[in-house]
Amino acid sequence: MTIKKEQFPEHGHDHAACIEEALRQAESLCRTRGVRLTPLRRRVLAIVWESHAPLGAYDVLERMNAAGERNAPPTAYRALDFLLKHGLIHRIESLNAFVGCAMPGDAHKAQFFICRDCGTVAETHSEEIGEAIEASATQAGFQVDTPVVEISGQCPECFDD
Amino acid sequence: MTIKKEQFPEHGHDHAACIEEALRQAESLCRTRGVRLTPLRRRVLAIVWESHAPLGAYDVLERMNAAGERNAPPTAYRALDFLLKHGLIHRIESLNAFVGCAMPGDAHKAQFFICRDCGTVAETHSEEIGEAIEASATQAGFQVDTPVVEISGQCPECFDD
DNA sequence: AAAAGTTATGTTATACTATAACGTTACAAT
DNA sequence: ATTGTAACGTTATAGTATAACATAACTTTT
Repeated sequence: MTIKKEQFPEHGHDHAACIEEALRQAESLCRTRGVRLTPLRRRVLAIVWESHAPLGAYDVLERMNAAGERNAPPTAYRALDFLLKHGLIHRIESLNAFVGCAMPGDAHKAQFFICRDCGTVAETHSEEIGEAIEASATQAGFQVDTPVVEISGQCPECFDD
Repeated sequence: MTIKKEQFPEHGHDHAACIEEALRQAESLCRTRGVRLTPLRRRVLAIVWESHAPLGAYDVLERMNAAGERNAPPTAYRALDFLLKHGLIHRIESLNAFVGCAMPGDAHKAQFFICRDCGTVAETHSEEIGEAIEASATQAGFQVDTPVVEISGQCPECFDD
């Protein structure tokens, strides 16, 4: 994608390029892993990538059915589950919604910055946050498995306004 | 409560004392603020405090209705909303569930450690995590409003097993 | 190419989570 | 006692997610 890693997606960026790169990376990753990026899954991935704002499962479904198809919820959820499993999308717990993964393939623990105004989500991979969480966990005797870090606030462009 | 701050609740601790202290603190806080901890709200708070594992809204409702009452969902949600608003409980986004707040009254940005085995949640208030989040946000030009930090893993006692 | 096994998708029904909208009751302040 | 406000009751419905079972498509072996 045209979005530089660790930076907030600008409102005016070339998003078509984001989508294209995401799909290319997904195809490559699935080929490597020997799993099938079926037309349906590919389509769902493209839908999720329509913007940098997360989409709910039923929003995805609506777009799948925009042309008159009659896909049912499990069809959308299965494709989303596949994409999640292979790290091609993320689930934003605080929104019950899904967003494209900016760095598919890398095993990474991401943090998300969520703009309350424009809905855009930026993914970061801060060592510092990860380490602070580990330190705090160690102190509590806790073994970290899956950290969820979702930070709501205002993105640079919406804050300017 | 008997639980020391910043420590993981032990399985065998005196939980009745936790509940009592939570209710006492809630009453004091509501008196101070001039808001009403009605019997219903107090009861919901006690239900949420039944354990250190978060309860879903419908679990709360079920316990409210255990004796044959017929409270409807909005009744439970309203009480939960009140308790949330006054910082007497927290909502765990990744579980769609609610848990008692260990430090009501303090304005605080908490992090939660959630044991995947016993369900127990411990609340911490790590400066370090908060600062790491702020630092990462600053770098992205992002203005932090509400950070959600929910860490799934294993608590000390479940990890021993 | 046929058979058999596996993975993916279709379909129906239902469970779980949350709130809108409106009516009634209880409390608080004059 | 009256009036305004906050809390609660009630019905209906919106939004999120999965169970269970049927069919189709792809893969592998023969």
